[in-house]
Amino acid sequence: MLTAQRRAWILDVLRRDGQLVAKRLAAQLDLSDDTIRRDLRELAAEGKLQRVHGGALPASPAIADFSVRRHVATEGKTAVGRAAAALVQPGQTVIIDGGTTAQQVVRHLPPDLGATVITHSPTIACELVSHPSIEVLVIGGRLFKHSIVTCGAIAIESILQVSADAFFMGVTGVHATAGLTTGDAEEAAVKRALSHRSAETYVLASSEKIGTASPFTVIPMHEATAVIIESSTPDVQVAALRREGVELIRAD
Amino acid sequence: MLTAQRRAWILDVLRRDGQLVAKRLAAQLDLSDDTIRRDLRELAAEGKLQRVHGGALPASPAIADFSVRRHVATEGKTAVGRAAAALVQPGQTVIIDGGTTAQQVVRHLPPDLGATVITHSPTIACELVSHPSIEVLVIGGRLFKHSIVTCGAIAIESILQVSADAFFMGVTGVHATAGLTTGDAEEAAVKRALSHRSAETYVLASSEKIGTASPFTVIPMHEATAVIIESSTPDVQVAALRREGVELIRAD
DNA sequence: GCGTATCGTGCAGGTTCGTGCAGAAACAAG
DNA sequence: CTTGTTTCTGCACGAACCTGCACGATACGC
Repeated sequence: MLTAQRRAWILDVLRRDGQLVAKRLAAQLDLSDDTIRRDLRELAAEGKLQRVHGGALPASPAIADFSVRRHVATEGKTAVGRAAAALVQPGQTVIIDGGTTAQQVVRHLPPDLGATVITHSPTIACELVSHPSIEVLVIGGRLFKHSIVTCGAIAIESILQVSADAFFMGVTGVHATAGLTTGDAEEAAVKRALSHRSAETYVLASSEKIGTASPFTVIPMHEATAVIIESSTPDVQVAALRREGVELIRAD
Repeated sequence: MLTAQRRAWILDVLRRDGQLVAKRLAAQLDLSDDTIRRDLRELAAEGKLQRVHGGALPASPAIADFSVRRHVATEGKTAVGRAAAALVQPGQTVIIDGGTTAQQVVRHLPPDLGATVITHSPTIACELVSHPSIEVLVIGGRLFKHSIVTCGAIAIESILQVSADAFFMGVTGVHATAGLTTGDAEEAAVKRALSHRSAETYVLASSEKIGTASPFTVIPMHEATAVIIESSTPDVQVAALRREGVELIRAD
C-alpha cells in the first residue's frame, strides 16, 4: 500500500468514525506504531486532523462532536465489526450480510485487502467501492426495503450458485434455546441459504440482540461456527450461550 | 509497444484500479523502473495523474470524484432528471441506469408513485428505499467500481430475464454520428442489453456530454426513443442531432 | 549513402524518503 | 509518587528517486 493512500485512508476513517486510535490502526494495517504516529503528526501539521494523546480527532470540532456521539452510540457494533473483520484472511471469499453491524465489518477491513466479497446488500456494495483490491459480487433480487437487502426467488437462485469461506451474519435475536432469529420470513430464508453456502458462519451479535428472539428462525444456534459478542455482554447471557456449546468470540 | 500507447495504458490502469505501483508496472511491461518513473513524472507534469512515492494515484481520486460529482448535481442534470421522471407512468416497469444523472431521475419520481424499477446500480437501489410503493428489482453481478454498477456475465444473464416499458440510460458521450458511447466496454455491453430488454430507451444527456464521444459504442443514435437534453444546449448541437432524426425532449 | 539530430531507453551514482528500533521524555491514571 | 503507556528524537537500513551519461533506433538533410 502506498503511503499517500494510507494517509488518505486515515482521513477517511476519521471522517466516518469521528475518532481514531493510533495503536489499533497500526495493528490493522500491520505497520509499526511509529509509522502511524508519524502519519498523524504530519497530517496534524497540515491541519487535516487534530492530534490527541492515543490517536486523533477530526480537524473541525463541530463535526467531531456529532460523529463522536453517533460513534459512542454504536461502540459495541464497531467492536464486533472489528473483530469480525480480523477473521478475514487475504484471498478468501466471504459473504457479508446487510445491516449496520455488517457495515462496521466492511469499515474495518484493511484497505488493501485482496479478497472477494459477496453481498445481497446494496449498502454494503457501495461501501466496498473504496476497497480497490476487493472483488465485489452483488446478489440480485427483489429489494426488501426494511433491511435494504435483496430477497425472493431470484436472490435465492443466485445464492445457490456461489460458495464462500465465511458468512458474517446479522440477526435481530440471539437466544440460547430459540437460536438465531429475525423479523421477516423471506429474510430468514435468504440468510439461511447464505449460511448453507458458506463453510463458516459467524454471527454479529451486538449486546442488545442477545437473549432476545424474533418470530422467524434463521438457523439453530449450533449451526453457527461462532457468535461474536461485545466484551461488555452480561455474564448471565454469556453463560447461557456457553451452556449450548456455542463458540464465542469476544470483541474488545 | 509505443511510448504514447504505454502512457495511455498507464492512465487506463489507474482509472480502473485507482492506484498504481511503479515497480510492479515495470516488471509487468518488462521495462526498467526508470522508464516507468519517467512516464509517471511527465504524466504528473501534465496533470493527468498524481505522483506519490512508490507509484501514482488518479489526479482526482475516483471515489472523491464520484462523491463530489454526486454533491455537485448541476442544475442541468437536475432538469434532465425531472423531465425523465415525468415520463414514468403509474404501474409501469422501468429500468434506471447508474450514475449521477440517473440518481436525479429517482429523486424526482413522485414519492407515492406505484411502479416497478429495475436497476443494476446499488446506489440507485439505496435511493429508492424511500419510495414505499415502488417495487425494486436489483440486477446482480460483479461490481464495476468506477461507475458503481454491476457488470459481467451474471448481470447480462439476469438482464435477459426481465422486460421493461422504458430504460433511462446514462452515457458519457452523445454524438450525432458516433452515437451513444461510454468509457468501458463491459459497461457498454450491459447498457446495450438493458436497452434491448426495454420497449423505449430514453437517453439522459446533460449538456457536457453532447457532441462528445467515448471509446465504446452502446447503441447507435437511432435506436434511442428520445434524447433528453437541457434547454440550454447550444443550437449547433441540437441541430446536429435533429439532422440524424433523433427525437429530442427539452428539459426546463 | 552518410553524418547528424532527436528520442526513448537503461545504467551508475548520489540523494531523498519511508520505515522500524532504541532510548529518553511526556503524559494519564492509580 | 509510581507505574504503565504513549510520544518524540536520533539513528540505521533499504527502497525509491533524480541526474547525468551512454547506447541504439529512427528521422532528416546533405
